[in-house]
Amino acid sequence: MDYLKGLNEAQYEAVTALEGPLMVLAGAGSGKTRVLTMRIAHLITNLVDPFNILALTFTNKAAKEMKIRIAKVVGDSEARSLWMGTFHSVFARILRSEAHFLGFPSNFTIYDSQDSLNVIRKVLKELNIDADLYKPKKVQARISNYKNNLITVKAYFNNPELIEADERANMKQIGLIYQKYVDVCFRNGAMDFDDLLLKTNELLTRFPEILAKYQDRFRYILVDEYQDTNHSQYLIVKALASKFENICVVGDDAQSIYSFRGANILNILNFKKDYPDAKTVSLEQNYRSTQNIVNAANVVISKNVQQFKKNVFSENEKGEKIKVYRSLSDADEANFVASNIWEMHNSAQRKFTDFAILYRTNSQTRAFEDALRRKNIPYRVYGGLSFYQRKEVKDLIAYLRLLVNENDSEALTRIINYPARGIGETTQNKLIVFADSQNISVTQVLDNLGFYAPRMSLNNGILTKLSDFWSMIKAFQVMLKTENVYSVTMEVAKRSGLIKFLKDDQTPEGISRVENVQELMNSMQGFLEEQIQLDDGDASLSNFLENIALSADTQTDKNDDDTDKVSLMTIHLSKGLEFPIVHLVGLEENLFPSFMSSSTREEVEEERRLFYVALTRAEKQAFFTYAISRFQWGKITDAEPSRFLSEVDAQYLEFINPAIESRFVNHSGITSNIFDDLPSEPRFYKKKEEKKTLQRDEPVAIPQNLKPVATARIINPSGNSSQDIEVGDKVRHDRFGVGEVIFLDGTDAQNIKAKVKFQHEGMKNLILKFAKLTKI
DNA sequence: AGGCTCCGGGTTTTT
DNA sequence: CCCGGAGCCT
Repeated sequence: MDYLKGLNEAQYEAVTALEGPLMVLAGAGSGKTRVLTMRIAHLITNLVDPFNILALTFTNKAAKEMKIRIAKVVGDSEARSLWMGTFHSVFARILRSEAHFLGFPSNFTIYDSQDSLNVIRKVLKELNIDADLYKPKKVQARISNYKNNLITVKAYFNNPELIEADERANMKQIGLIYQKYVDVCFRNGAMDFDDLLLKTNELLTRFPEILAKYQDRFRYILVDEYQDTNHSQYLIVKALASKFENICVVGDDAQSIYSFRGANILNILNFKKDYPDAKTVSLEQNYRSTQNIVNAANVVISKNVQQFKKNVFSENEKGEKIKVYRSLSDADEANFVASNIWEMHNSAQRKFTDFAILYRTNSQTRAFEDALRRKNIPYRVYGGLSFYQRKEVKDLIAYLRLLVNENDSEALTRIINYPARGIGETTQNKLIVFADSQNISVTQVLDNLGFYAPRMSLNNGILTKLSDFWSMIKAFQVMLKTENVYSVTMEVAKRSGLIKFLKDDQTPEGISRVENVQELMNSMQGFLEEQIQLDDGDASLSNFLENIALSADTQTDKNDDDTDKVSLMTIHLSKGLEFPIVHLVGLEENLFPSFMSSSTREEVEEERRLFYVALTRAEKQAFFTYAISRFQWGKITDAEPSRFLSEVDAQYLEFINPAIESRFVNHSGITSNIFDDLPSEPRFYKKKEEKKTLQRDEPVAIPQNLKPVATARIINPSGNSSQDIEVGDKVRHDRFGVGEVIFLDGTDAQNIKAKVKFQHEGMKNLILKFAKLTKI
């Protein structure tokens, strides 16, 4: 039992206490994944059939990671027969085989958020409800919330409190929308993400024999990131575990970062109540990070009121202080990070894979991509707009979805006239109205077109088009019975006209769309090969679709994984990962913490936990950056440093902006690469002419947090000649005309910012390298 | 029918 | 900035 060696006392106990309920409180970097992995290995060594083990994770990334690690210990074949995956994927799989109990087809479609939003929009339209009052996103969030708390439509209407609450919120039609939404999904044979959990609950409560079957099957249950379970997930786990109570949950309340999607931190806080006999093990030694990093993270998280007492410590080297860089703009920030990585790569012999850039929102990626690309630093962006969410990919997938489940009207409307084949809106509306009037589905109408056509006032031309379209779909379906998914998809792409349509567009975007479709074909081929190799592989189209519906992270580029690249991702995605050197960027109020989550204490605490997660990803070194102005939402916005920065005790920090004077010393050295990066057009003045909300005589206030600069160097728009300007100088700007320099500020020469009061345009904040001012 | 442009609105995190 | 929708032109 080699694998037990090298575990500390607490870890050993967590790994070897196989029977009965167990809660492992695992601080960041305390070897949580290791414990889970070893525990599973230990179970198998102790002759538990892998078939009886269920391991649940939150993200595909975590599941994948753990699968690999377990396979290393117990071998591939053993690893393969245990059930491990995200809640959603595991229960989707169970629902497939039991769907008929719930009246769903086993080939039900899984709607992603986008699909479900589309359905909500349609429902609103159909019910004639003003989408301005009922913002689809808001409606969606509310419905999701109900589902995650097991409030079905029926339960909703039986609960006066809920109805009242919605009335008070001016949302009294929510119930109706909810009902209609559920109806449409049912008719379409579709489940959304929340349904996968809700319906599982329904299955387990309504059918005791099914519950018994899975209880017997999953004798040992492990749940990772238990602090992130929502009520629905909690109940499933509880139901499944109630027979044997061999349940091991692992989590860290300090890392609960998913309450926005219903995660309930009480699930972990109350574990002892649910299982009074439960053992608790705390893993407090952090093996990942330096003392400095662990201590800094601890100081910040201690500001949270709601938490377990824990003492996470590190016995690693003390380590360097966290370096803080204050930048002038998002571009400046990105350049700093890129240069920093480049430098450390060269001088400190760091591989690019040692670096991660972590940010709060996906929209922050672009600046970093630009900066890294310019320096030829290889990188990989995780998450973001999933490959499978791209329009051209979704279009092709819609065809495939329709083949598998022809009741999927979302898929049908998406492609019935795409590429254009003369079945326009008018015709589609006729079909829908007629189908509704006959109380049948559009699919049924299409199936019996000859029979219904006379009653629909469609001309012969349209009729032919409709029947051509539908026989094409039917032909694909027939093909699916004998041919593999890859060839069918190829045929679909060709015969539907999709490929040709995309290829006709020779713009760069068009070409990339074709490539994306090609990439989808590749990933399908990969899927096919993989499934064929497995003993119990399932190479069906339906399985393929399920896989992609439940995988947000796009692992499409498979030969990509072993190359040396910098990782870019949101903090949420980074959970569970570790990197020698972490850049945590965009540390500004309203960005992190997000302006959406700064109003209540609970919200800020979750943001703080997010900060904690981010910082504890770092092994050796962390960098914090923030910008004092940021190009956001189409314009430049001022920003203040994040409160979290000031919450980190200064003893752990080192501010590394060059002193103001020193930047003039090496001025010439820097200039060479500063202006190379200039966009040909100053991007933030585009199309800003009309909306003038300028206060012409705004009092001149010097921002308190800025350090004034005496002079700065500008480049004349005409050419390369440069001149110094200082406060009080009169300057001319291409668009804004003549003005007076009120204030100069900057930390490094490439990003001096100026406040200029223009005669007609009022006060403007300009970044000199973009503004192209002339001194007059 | 279909393609285009203009306009307005919304911008967090993931399954 | 990015999206989707409405309305206009072909």
